[in-house]
Amino acid sequence: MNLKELSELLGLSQTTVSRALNGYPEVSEKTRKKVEAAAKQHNYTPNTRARGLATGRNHAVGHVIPLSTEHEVVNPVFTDFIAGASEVYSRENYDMHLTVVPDASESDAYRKIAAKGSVDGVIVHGPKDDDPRIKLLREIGMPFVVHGRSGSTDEQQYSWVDMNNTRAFERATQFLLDLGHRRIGLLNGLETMDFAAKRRLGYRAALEQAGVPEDDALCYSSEMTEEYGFSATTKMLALESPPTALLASSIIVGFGVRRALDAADLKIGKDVSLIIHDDDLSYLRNGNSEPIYTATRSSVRQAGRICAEILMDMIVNPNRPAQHVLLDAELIIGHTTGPAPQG
Amino acid sequence: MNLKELSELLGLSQTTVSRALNGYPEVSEKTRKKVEAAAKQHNYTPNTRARGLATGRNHAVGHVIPLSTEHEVVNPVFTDFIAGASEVYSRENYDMHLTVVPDASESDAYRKIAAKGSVDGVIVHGPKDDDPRIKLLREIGMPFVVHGRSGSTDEQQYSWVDMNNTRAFERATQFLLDLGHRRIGLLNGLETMDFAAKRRLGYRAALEQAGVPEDDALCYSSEMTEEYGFSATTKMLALESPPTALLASSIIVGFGVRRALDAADLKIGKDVSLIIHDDDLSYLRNGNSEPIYTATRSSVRQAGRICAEILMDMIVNPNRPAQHVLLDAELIIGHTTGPAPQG
DNA sequence: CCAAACACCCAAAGCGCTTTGACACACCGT
DNA sequence: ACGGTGTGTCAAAGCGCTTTGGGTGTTTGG
Repeated sequence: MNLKELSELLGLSQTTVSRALNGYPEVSEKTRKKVEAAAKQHNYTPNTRARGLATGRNHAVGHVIPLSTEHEVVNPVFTDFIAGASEVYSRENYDMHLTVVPDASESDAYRKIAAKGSVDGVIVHGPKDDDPRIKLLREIGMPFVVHGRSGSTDEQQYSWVDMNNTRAFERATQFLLDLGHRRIGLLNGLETMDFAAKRRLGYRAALEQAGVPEDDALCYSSEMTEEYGFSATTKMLALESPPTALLASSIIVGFGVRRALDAADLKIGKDVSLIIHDDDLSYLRNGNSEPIYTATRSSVRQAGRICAEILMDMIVNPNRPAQHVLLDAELIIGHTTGPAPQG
Repeated sequence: MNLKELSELLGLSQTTVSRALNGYPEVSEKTRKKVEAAAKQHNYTPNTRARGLATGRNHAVGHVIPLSTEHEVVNPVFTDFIAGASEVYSRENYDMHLTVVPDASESDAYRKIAAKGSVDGVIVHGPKDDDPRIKLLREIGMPFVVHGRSGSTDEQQYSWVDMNNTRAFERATQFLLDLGHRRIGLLNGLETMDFAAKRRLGYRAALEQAGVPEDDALCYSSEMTEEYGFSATTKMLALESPPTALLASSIIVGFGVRRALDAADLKIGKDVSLIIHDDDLSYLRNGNSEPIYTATRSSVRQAGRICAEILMDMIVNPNRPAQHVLLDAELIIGHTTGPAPQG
């Protein structure tokens, strides 16, 4: 069923039917009702392509998700981010396009997306320090919002939604220091990523403030897998003076830490304390009523919602100034932290 | 840069430029080269909407991913499935559209997608027994392939890519029986889902063949979260005669099992054996060189690739008969299984 | 009672592309 | 010299929609 058929069926012109459906005031309530009823009955929905061509607007946004070429890994936070974003897209009747690209060629990917002209805006995932994509997108003039920030790039120049990574890891480290821990291991994400770099900064700041020297043997940086949590922990436990506390960048890494402690017959929360960062993923909840792991928590799904909302707004309202949202993580106390063992 | 501008720039007609770019034989090699060079130089890519309108083909496929309304959960296997599918989409220059819908309204979602006409085919995720969507899609005449199968619906009638869930869980159960286990707990996924129903069947078949009665107190079915693994295991351990082995439907559930055993001071692989199903997710690898958990393994990423390939084929080649791929899971031996403890 | 105002509705143009049907031009053999 | 055969190119139609710029009838104010 297309517009022409529907209008013939109603004995009206295409113009009138289109206007009725799009809420223009020039059409009487009576005909509008009639048209809407017929549209529903015949399951008419305007053809996206045609509408896009005519209006120049697509009612669609793109997500470009980077696939780590090195590790062939795609971050599980995307599912929840996307679930959050989808909520607002479906409310606003927008479509979502997904492109997975090996990060090397990402700039090209954006350029191509722009040229194809099938989306009204994009969300940028996984920004690095001084990320070229944000320059590129501004150049092209495509609305975009970044999930996270891009280190040295001027933050006022683009819209972003980020979690306060520095603050979160500073607080977590401080918390461990307050419990008497002095040897605190960091199982960070890839520090080429902005979020991980910022977490490192927070960790460092807290140590410095407490006058505890940073020890490279306690600082790891990698793709955040379970295996990584296991192997990094195992290595640290083998040190002459092993850590009494660990800071892990995700719950999955935390699972690996648990397994390593388990294997070493160390009791978590007693022999070794652990704080994770908890993205509050639906499939990887950190406990239901009561938290399992002590954690810095910030919902990535919520971030997805906010990103999408800002993007929608930018599309409708192109010359509004850039918007910035900095979400604060909460520190929640679970069963994996305790005072530093005496020794 | 659009076709008109490019053709004017070259002093050629739009027809010729279009034909040159689309590989038609009516244009000389010399002009083709010239046109292609200019297109590259000016970063010209045909506008998707316009091309779609003109050809009736979109070079796009849709994924409708169900969001469990009850649990507000979206399955992490999607990231890897999508990563796999994307490989073939980007190779074939197809776009991918994503729609997340609460499962209640899913039928509507498909109908709407069809009416909007922006994709050439769809992939159906998370089929249930006698799933109405497959009837609907056949009715509409939209090419589709199902990831999984839909129980009682005639399997010849539609294309699908599935893992042999029954066989996998039958083998796993058998393996545990062979090790002497008689009390084997099952931590299944939601048995309204076809994959989980089939796994239950396999479990049952193996028990039956060994003459071991099935015990409802050892069979759980739920959304596959870590918390579920923990709580179900904890409950089972409190039984008068607790299980000596467990079968968990995903690695995440397995993490929860580990935590519960840990809390009960039971050694995994010694006091209690565990086999998981391993979807071989990139972020949740079951060990690198050596498997951690004993598992039935089948790569969901590979399934994504195959689904996408079949769908592409169906789009190009609409009246080829339905295709079916049944992937066999391999049973890999890790460190979480051992002989049943005497007692 | 007439002009102005209003409420509804319509025909046609245009979005950027592909594709049909035709045309111009060379080149060949006879 | 002339029809025939390719080869390379083009103008124009059409995909399904929105939107511009009228048009027609019906009220209303002076």
